[in-house]
Amino acid sequence: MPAPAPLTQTARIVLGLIAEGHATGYAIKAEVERSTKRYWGASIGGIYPELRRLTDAGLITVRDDPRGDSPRHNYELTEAGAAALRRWLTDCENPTLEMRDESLLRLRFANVLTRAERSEVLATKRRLHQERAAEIEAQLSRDEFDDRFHRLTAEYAHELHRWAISWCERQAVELTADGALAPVSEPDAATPG
Amino acid sequence: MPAPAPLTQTARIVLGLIAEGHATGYAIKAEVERSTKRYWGASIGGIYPELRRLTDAGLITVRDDPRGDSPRHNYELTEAGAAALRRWLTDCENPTLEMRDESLLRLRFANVLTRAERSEVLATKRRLHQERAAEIEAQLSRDEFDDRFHRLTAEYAHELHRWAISWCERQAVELTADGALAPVSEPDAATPG
DNA sequence: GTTGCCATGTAAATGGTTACATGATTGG
DNA sequence: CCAATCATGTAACCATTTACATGGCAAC
Repeated sequence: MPAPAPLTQTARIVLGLIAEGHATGYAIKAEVERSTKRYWGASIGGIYPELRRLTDAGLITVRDDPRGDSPRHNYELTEAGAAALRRWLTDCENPTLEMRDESLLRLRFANVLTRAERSEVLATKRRLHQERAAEIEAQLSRDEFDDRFHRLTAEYAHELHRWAISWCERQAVELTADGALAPVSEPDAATPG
Repeated sequence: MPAPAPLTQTARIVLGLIAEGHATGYAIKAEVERSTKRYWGASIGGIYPELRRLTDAGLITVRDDPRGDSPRHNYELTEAGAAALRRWLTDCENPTLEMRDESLLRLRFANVLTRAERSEVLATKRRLHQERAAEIEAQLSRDEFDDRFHRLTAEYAHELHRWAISWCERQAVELTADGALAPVSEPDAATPG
């Protein structure tokens, strides 16, 4: 048999969430929004076509389950689908690990800013992590995470944001110390025309 | 005048790196590979067209600076470019913060795995963070980061990976305790056909 | 009866990555 | 002379996002 094509990014999460019991495209999207988008996103426009592809590939099956007049499709893993999921979970040697952290990028270029602006960049970063942490805290306190590993990843994200907040606070102290003890020369930007 | 289009992702890093003195497309790409890709990626195929667009938009200027027969373009910020950079650095209210962490996604679905496999998923995640941390350590010990804020972001990434390593180690203990104290029922997957 | 949610799906546009294609310079 | 690095650029492909389009059902 031909080597099975590696699962696309969207296929990875669709397969996993179907295994968790999220049976419709809509439910998968809702679950992504509620929790996985923190570490693995997918958009509605990609999910429906992927469901079709996975069905054609024999990794999932559909059962029609209309609500009155409106169509509804319930998806389940086939044996091949369960095997593909397990293969990905166990055979993946170099998992993807990418970040798009605009607040860090801005901090990197902060040498063109004034001291006050630098502090603001840092404060914005801190606020962002606080918001994200608060969301997760609310979900945890509502006991939204039934599954052990599901909860574990939420706690990971929560602790990660808490760590980032404390990092920002430590750096804020250093930036302030700058002003008090060792004034740096202001960049051109400090004196606009 | 019309509201200036917000900078594309590639434009943000190109503008910032030109401000830092990376004058050619090649140099920008090299710097991305060496350091920024840890929090903000860009690919060579996107950089050259972006340099063209930014030139057309009047945010940067080119000076031809051939090396012998082969062409070389030196880019510099115009005043408008410096202003656009500053505007992005200071006006950005909701900075992008996205992650693609496949190791976390795998951990989330780990309930379909055996105990041994779960430990392996966690160990793979730990190894990944160790590799990334080691890279940054090597760069820091070689004193590769001249600029203060440039070094700061490298240290951020380094500490972040160290935090993740310690998280993995703590969880590994819990997973092991599972086996010793409170054996969980093995999933179907433990007894393949 | 109307608002909001459940539910499905498509089409166009965007944006980015990969591969390709080329060639000069530098150092061993 | 050969390999590595510097340097530029294009084209095809891919994947994802956004907007559009539709309509039933449930609750107030």
